[in-house]
Amino acid sequence: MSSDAPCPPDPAPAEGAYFRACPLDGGVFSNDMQYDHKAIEERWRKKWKADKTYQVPNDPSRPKYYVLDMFPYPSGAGLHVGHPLGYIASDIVARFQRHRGFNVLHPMGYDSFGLPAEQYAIQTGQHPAKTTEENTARYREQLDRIGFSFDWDRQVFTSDPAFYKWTQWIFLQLFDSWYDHQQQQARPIQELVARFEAQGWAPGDACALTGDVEEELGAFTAAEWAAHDERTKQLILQGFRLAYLSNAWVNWCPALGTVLANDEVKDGVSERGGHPVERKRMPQWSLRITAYAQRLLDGLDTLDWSESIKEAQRNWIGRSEGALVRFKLTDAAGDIEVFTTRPDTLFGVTFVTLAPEHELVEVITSADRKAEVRAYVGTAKNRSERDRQADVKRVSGVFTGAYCRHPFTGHEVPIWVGDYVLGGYGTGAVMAVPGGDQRDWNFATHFGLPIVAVTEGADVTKEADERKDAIISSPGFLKGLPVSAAIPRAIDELVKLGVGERRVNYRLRDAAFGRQRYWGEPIPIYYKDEVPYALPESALPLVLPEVDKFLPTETGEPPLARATDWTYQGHPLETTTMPGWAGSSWYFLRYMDPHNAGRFAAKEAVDYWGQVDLYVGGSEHATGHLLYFRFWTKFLCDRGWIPFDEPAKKLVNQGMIQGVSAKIFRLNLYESVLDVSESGKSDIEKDLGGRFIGPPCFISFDTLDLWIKSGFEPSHPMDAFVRDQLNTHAQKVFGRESGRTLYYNPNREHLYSGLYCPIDLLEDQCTLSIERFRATSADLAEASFIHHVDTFVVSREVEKMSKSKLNVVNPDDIIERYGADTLRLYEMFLGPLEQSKPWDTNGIEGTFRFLRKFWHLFHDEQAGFRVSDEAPVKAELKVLHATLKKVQEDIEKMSFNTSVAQFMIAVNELGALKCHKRGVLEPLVIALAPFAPHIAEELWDKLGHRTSVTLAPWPKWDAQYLVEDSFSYPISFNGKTRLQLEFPITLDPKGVEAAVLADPEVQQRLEGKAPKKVIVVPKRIVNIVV
RNA sequence: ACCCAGGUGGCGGAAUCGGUAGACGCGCUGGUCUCAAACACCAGUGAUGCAAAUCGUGCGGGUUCGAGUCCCGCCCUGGGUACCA
Repeated sequence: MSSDAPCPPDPAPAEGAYFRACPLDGGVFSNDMQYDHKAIEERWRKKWKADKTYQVPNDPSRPKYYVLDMFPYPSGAGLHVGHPLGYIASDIVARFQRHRGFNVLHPMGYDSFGLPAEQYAIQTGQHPAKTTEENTARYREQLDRIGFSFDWDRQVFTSDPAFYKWTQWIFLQLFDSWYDHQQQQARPIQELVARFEAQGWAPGDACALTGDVEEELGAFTAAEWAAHDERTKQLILQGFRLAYLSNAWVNWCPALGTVLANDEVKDGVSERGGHPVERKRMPQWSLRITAYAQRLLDGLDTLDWSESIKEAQRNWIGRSEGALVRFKLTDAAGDIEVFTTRPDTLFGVTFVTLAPEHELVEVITSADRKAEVRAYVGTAKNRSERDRQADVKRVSGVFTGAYCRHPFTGHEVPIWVGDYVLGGYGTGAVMAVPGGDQRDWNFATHFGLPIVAVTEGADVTKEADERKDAIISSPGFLKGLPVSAAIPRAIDELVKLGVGERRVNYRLRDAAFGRQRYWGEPIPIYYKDEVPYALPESALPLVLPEVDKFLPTETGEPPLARATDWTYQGHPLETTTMPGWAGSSWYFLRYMDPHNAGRFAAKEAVDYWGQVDLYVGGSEHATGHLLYFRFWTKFLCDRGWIPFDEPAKKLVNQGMIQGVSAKIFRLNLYESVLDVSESGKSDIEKDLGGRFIGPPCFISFDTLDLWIKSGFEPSHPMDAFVRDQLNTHAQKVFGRESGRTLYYNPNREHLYSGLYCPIDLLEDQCTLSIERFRATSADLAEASFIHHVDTFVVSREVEKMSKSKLNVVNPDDIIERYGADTLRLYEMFLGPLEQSKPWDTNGIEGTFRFLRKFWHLFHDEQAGFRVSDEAPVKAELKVLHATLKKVQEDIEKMSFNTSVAQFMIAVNELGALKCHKRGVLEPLVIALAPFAPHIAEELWDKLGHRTSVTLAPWPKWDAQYLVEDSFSYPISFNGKTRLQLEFPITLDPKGVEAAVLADPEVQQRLEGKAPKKVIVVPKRIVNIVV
């Protein structure tokens, strides 16, 4: 075929033919010569949908690859250009793996339960289900336009009863399980019951430790267990279940009748409304994630996740090794247990501090101190942990009047209460060693308690010695030992005396699982004799009931208590709902078999798809979602429901795309008080009275800058200019003859205010369209705009993209103008995926131009489609294979910005070579398809293929086309490059050295002197040391 | 305070292993085309300098024939976490 043979347009498409001649936009046919992104993209969107191009079968005969995106919460604001960043990246990988022969699962869904819809419902009465439906429809529309290869037949909604049936089912599995610490896995609760029936239970039972039951539950024998009534048995089992009702500390807001999250509380009052918040214990559903602490920690080593995420999880789990030490009470039975990482400093203990929440506080406080202690505890425990940490300098505490005995010396040790000790960490009590711990030192110093040095060379009059490489100086058996040796020695002694033991402690706490909210999964539990029982599986899904209002009841019960007949067989149902992270903890399994009515996903489907191969999402989920996700996976694996115990092998965090907001400067004007015209330079600090409220006066950023720099010197032309403009403004707003005047305060803080200005009103980087800005509001009709040159300038600042900053860029607008392929390429081209970077729409022209150039390799302005079957020459093949190599390697390491750059290089070089050959262009179309699927399909079609380009095998690069005959060596002197010399690649280093030294220019630079040394690195560099 | 990222032209960013710093794109400058504009195309574009040349990857040291890259000590920005015993 010759180069000018165009592909004939199909006059009338046959059944199932492509939409080549499909009339668009009222009968206008697309022009083949021009890159018409709108026509092309619309055609392929329809075609893909009609053909179900991206439908993925569960086909065990083919190798699988699972690419997952963190699914979005469908907010009312819709998508901005930052949202699809990760989806585009994962879509490229998914499409690439498809070309390489994998059966690729790449699904999308919605995390559709959540607070915003509920807030909106409270304000408007609109049912959250309705808002959610509207929002997801909008998301879907936006996502569809970007050309993702999602299999939409697999989409899931966490708020769909068919989905949350299985969220509830997993909850019931958790409720039905306990954690066997010897086998290190979750087991059916029936096994524990059998164990109790056979051998009873003792608090030391290593198999059934739960971390908190031991303290509350005494030992019992098999006979005692058998004698317990049903209710008692159930209450005991609560202490072991993985989903259990606990008495947890919560932020209770009586005025709002609800529990608040930590970040909804500021300075002890609710963020919204400013109502007082108290910390109180309430029955709360919790999940025993702490049982998995060690496995969650160990599992990290097997994962290909970013080091920063793994480190965040390690810190969150917070494993520390140390000892549990018991201090016997002197005036009462029992003891105080403390956890310490430094048992070697035990001889330095001068007091013990309890958290205000500690149960023993009330018990041990001496009669004469009760009032004071109660008062202190009352205020201290209501400070949130966040507040307690906020002011580190403020030391507070109170003496209980009680004492305990030092386990080694037998001395009496006073017991204090201090809010620097947290109820939720360790045992809620610390042994205070002011000589070795700075916080204890601060406390001791504040209250005049004794401070004893525990280490050699410490000066405890100034600060505590926290060195971990010190030598212990305390008299006794630890004296002279380094810390590392003293720790095990101290633990041995504690064990020998029976007053302590080695203990590993975790910062991780059990996860609160109940929410006093409406828009979440109902917890499938009912109460009989106030004891919780699981709903039978047949009663699932327990569907969210209708309520009259989405608010708590007057008595402070959650919204579900408003439902009529919220009961199961006459027994009341649980009224709290699950938290936002419930559905997202297992959704990846549902995509495997989304319509299964009998199981969360068929066993075959789970066996086939297995772990997620690539998971893409934001790093803000480091310690929330990503930890629960792993926890549920481990649990489901333990109970045999799935065959793997980590959900995602590889995790990549995409960075944030920031917005560049624009600020316009409004002069703050006053109608009275000050006559600046006389003094010229006034440095009045106080704000002035008589602030002028009326048509605003804006000033261009550059004018403002120059004006300030003029020093408001009346003789300065800029000052004169601005004053003149202000006079004009005054006349405009007051009328010419009014005699009223406007003043300003030259103090910079008062002179102007910077206001966010919608970025779509800008003409370029920083020029405002005054006309369009004026049109945005009636208040601006009379506004004045002061600018000393033609343009009116605003300031720009890189910030988070958000509605309130008016800097949101909508992908729909970009697609309308440039097309989805350009958007996709540009998002990738902006920079490394994992890095945060600002969005600048101006740069998009570059990627658009690239696609147009790519298109023109296939088309001639006059002759139309012009791809020839001529054999490619060496130079063309070199461009092709260099590109295939670079692009493939870059996709594999998810460096998409550099692969886009390589495509640009290829197009530039092929353009220069005037290459229009099929042998080069066809493989390039396949390689570009993952990035720009619409244009690739169109060109693939024009190349004469009748099946989708997505089915084409990935073109392999071949090293033979990349070999060079010669290399141009940079010749440097003492590391500084001076000239280039070209030598055959076959020339060995000795030959290169000789040839370099023989070169006249090198000789000239050497000035006849012999070089000290010549370094030749083949195919890299020659360095001459003189 | 600690942990994790990061700091390279006017801007976004390149630079496998320690080997030509600034690929690619934006922007800017000049030119061609055009009645003109837009588009497109061509050339140039780190700084200083007429040039030769010198300087240049946050700062200060070091290792090396050679450092954006490795080592030591700082500074700054972004994110996360915490009176964690």
